[in-house]
Amino acid sequence: MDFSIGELSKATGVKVPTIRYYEKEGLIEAPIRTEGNQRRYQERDLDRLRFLKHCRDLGLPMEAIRELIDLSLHPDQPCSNANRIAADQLQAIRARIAHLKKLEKELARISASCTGEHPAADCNILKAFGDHDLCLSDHK
Amino acid sequence: MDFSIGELSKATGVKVPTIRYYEKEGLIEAPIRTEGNQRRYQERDLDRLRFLKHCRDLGLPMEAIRELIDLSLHPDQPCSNANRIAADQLQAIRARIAHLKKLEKELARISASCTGEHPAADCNILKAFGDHDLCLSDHK
DNA sequence: GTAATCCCTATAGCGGCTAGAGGTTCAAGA
DNA sequence: TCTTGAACCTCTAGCCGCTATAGGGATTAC
Ligand SMILES: [Zn+2]
Ligand SMILES: [Zn+2]
Ligand SMILES: [Zn+2]
Ligand SMILES: [Zn+2]
Repeated sequence: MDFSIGELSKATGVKVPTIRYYEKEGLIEAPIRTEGNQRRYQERDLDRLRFLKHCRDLGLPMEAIRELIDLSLHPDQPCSNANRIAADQLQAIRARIAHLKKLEKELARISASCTGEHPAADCNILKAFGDHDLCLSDHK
Repeated sequence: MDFSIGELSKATGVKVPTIRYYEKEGLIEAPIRTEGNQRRYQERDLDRLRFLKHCRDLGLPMEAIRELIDLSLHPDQPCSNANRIAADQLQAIRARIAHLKKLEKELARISASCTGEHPAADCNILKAFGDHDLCLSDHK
């Protein structure tokens, strides 16, 4: 019927201290308590936490998740905010990929420039790490 | 001849508080001071900070940079550590790219699933954010 | 001499948790 | 019914790599 925090944790994959942290941050509602002050959750808390977890797994920042939760609590409002949040997140992810690809190129070059078998004084890797002029791109 | 911390900052693109933070962390050496207790840097500090900055721009964690600095201070040691650090970082970057690409796919799908022009109750984006079963991959 | 601009230390905060200390409650087995 | 031991509670501090104050002192250009 109702879950302890540990059961909720197992059901969602969210760690117990993290669940308490989300409660403190107002991202999930404070559940009812037993006489001994332990939390007891209902089905809807499970739904909410799964939603939250999935959003986190998609890389959304807490602030965006907060807005999405607000929106789902007001189902008659237009969904334009959800649309914007998804688009923003997609753009942010693409920007990060682009950046990391630049790093990948440079690091592949640097890593291949030495086999790791001579004194540090002559090491091309150390030289490459120290001198951005040897790089092919700006990588930020 | 010697630089103030602000001049060092301008020359390297590292912000003034960040330079002080690096000093506190032992990543750069504490420079000499004026009679009025202000830091004055030399050419070699500039080199060191540039090295550090470039490593950070390549995404290396501080711990790895610490090892690289140690290594460059012992130029007769073998460079195998530098080699390992570069390879590890390359691998880490590739893993992050792979992960982000999964997110990109899911978010592109989610973002395209709604134009943002109806009530939240019917919004496919909100549904997709709430239900991982609709996803195409595991994205962790 | 004075004003503008730098510089100093120290502390707290960011995001998003995670770990620990020190104590209480619950549930299953004897 | 009692006992154990796992799970729970609150509170605080720590993680990374900075960044942003606050409240002062030093330097420099005019
Ligand atoms: Zn080498
Ligand atoms: Zn570079
Ligand atoms: Zn919609
Ligand atoms: Zn998913």
